[in-house]
Amino acid sequence: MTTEPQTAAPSETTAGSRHAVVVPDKPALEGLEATWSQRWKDEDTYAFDRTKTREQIYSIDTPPPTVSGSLHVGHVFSYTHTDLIARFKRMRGLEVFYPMGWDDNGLPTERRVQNYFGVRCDPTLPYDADYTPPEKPDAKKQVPISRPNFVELCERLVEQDEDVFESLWRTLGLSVDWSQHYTTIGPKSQTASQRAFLRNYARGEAYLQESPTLWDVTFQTAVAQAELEAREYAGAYHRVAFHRPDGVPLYIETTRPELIPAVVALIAHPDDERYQGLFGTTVTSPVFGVEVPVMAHRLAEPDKGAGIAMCCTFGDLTDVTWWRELQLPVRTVMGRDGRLHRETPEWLSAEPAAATYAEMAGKTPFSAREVMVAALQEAGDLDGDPKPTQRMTNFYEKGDKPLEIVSTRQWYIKNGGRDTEVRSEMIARGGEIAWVPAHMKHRYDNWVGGLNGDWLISRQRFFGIPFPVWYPLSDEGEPDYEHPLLPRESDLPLDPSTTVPSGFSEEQRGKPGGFVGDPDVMDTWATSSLTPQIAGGWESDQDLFERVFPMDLCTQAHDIIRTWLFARVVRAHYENHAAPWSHALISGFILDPDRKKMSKSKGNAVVPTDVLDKFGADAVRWRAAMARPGLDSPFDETQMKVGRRLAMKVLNASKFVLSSVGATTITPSLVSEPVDCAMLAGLAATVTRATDAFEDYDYTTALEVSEKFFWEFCDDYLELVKERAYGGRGDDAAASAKAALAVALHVQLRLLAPFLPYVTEEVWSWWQDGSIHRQSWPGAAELGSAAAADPAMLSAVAGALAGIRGAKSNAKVSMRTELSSAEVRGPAAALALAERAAADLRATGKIVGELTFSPTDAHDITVVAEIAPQAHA
RNA sequence: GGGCGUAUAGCUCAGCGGUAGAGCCCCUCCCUUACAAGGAGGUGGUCGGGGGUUCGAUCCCCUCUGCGCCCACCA
Repeated sequence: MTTEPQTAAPSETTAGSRHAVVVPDKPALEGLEATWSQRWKDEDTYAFDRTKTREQIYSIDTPPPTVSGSLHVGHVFSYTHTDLIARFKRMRGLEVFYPMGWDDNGLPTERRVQNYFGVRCDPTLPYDADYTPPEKPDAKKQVPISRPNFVELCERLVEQDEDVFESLWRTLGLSVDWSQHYTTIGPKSQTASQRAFLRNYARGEAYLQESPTLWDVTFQTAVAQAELEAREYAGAYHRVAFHRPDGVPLYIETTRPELIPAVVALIAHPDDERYQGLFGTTVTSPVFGVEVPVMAHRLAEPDKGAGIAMCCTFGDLTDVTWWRELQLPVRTVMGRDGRLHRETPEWLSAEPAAATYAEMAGKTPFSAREVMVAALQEAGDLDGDPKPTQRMTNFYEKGDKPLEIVSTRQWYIKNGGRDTEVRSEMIARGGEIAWVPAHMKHRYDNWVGGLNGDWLISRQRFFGIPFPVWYPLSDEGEPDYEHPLLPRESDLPLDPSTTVPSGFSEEQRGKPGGFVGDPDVMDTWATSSLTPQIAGGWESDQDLFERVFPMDLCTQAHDIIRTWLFARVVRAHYENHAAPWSHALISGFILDPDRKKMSKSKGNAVVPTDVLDKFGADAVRWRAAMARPGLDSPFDETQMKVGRRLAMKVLNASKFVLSSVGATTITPSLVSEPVDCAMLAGLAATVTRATDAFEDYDYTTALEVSEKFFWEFCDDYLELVKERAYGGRGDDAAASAKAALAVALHVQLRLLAPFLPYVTEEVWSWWQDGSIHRQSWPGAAELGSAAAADPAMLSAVAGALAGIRGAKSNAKVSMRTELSSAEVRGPAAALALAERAAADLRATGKIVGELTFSPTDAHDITVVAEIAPQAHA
């Protein structure tokens, strides 16, 4: 083994191994993503071995991103968090089941297709096999096309989008097994969704019901509670007189006077003194003269408005409660298109009501309100001017008009919203999950506890998974919703609009005595609620399913606890009688520098490809790892530079270590010098701390301790042993240093591998066989007996070294300036440790004269040094 | 209004019963053959306010205030 300093040229040795050490001249970060992501793909580095048993497997349920949307760095960070755990668990010896899905089903895709191709779906049109979309899409004049044509375009576009997404995830270095991938519109998902639905129905967990439903008038579909968003909305209070039989006016206040034609009662609190005498009597509505009862209900709030409310069918969810509990009639005037019914309702058929209604018919709420206000003023039933107000109103999260409440027939899955027993079962399932951070469970409990209805899963849309259901038609042609016709599970997936129920023929479709397919599709969440089952091969690959389910980990951000997380608990509870995973790791948000949530619509989103190109995947991953679970974190580009510097440092320090070591063998037994032992002892403590933190899903601490050690290793230890490793103090001392360097690098690369998969793989390839990502996670035991030393020695020596550097820095001289003398002062115990490395300190500090150690009462180590006179030359 | 979180250096965050820490920023110095997209050294804080427990509180308890998120809030 040579003791001569290595040249800067690539060094090679075959000592002790088949693998030569080949260090590039100028290591660089550029190109590592392309090189290694391709290699991982070619070599199936992250392939899942399905022969392993459940105990040997670690399975992960990760959110299928909406491919028709756009990703920002927040998504990238959250997916990186999952990958950190995946890589750690894999190195810990577990076989990691880490599939990726794409959410391509549903409204976001429809909207993207409409804009991208300039088309819209008209289900009444026939299929055109030769259809080609317009060359120049015009978003304002969308071409109507048939539902099958529309679905074809959706499928075409999501395929493109999915390639882009996969490429991004590969660049980011996610260690996904891509052979396990799924899409939420794909046949596997269709089958699972339809099968699970049929079973829910068979067990009574899914049901069809006609009832008042939150309705988006733009998309003309029902919306679930979980998709609501309350927003500020401008309105005005109108003080309106109803009329008592004795002619005395009874004033109510309303922000929706256009719903006066739909009034069914006036309601006040049962204890409200002002209205005691009126309960049980009737009043007539202004303008229309419809007689309605005055009733009492606890939900009426005496200090709100006039203290007595107008109950319409339906203005808000309280109206629905009143209507249900007080058994009021239905007087609907609002249509599904968000306009008042064009036909005059029968309860308004008498004049003068009919004439006023005729003016409102077919109008939007806004226009109808103007008509109504004018009519009220004319009748003298509007007291004063409307008073403007800002109120919170429910919107569909993707919509821009307030939701209306429309009575429609919809499919529901029981989720505890109407049943306290089911609710407590769901809460109990939540309690079976280990939440990281623990307080995220409160959000779950809070949401489940506040449910006010079952889960509405049907949508009146086109690109989604159909309900596998037909309804028999009576002799009058009316569907019998009570007795749906169901397929066999073996016939799934199917579309009831193109397939025929058993015992019927296609000619009977839509005919009296025949059948009709359910026209609706399932909401996306009704499919993504089954991702553990879809990815895990439920009922399609039972052998796989038993090896991966229930899963070990679910990762996601906190905004979808109420939707995705809860929905999966509901499904697994019914279908598998289990929580779908044992752990839930919840990421925070990445905020913009003003601490506002990053989102495309706000225009403050940072595009991930930009930062990946600029800083490299390792740097972006480093930054992601610095965001602890559950904590929101403001995005600051300058922080990426720190990660990039670390990645670069790994390359350069490794290059230096390997060119010194020149061998591939790991022999801790050769480590004998005290400072080398102390360094390994410090590393052993670091390994233990990083491992413990990672096991607790605290990847940030795992990174921090490893990174801190690495920088000290570079700044202090490498500098300290540089001369000795080159042979400055003889072969044995050099051998100790080289062995310690090799061991330390071997361990540290693996500690950093989950965070910096590219540079660690690159360095690994310089001197070791195989992928670092298939190596075992380091343990303190592999550092040998040398690591039993006192790690305090290294910090004492580092303190002395810092003192020497400080002296030179204060004297404003170069670090390689020679010192004619140096006196190290400080606590006796620390000096005793530092003194054991006197020779290394002397070499590193270029101390040509006397080096002395003088114990003092001070807490810190300081150095008084004298610059050698000739050094200035 | 309910719930949860958070408040530490200009910024981003650790620490959480025993004399305040890191990185970034800033200042000074050094082109030392691993690294100038470097390296070394340094400046900088009565740990949100007020009470309490304790020999001792940034840390525990109470309370107030600010900020963030979720939920509720359409009369």
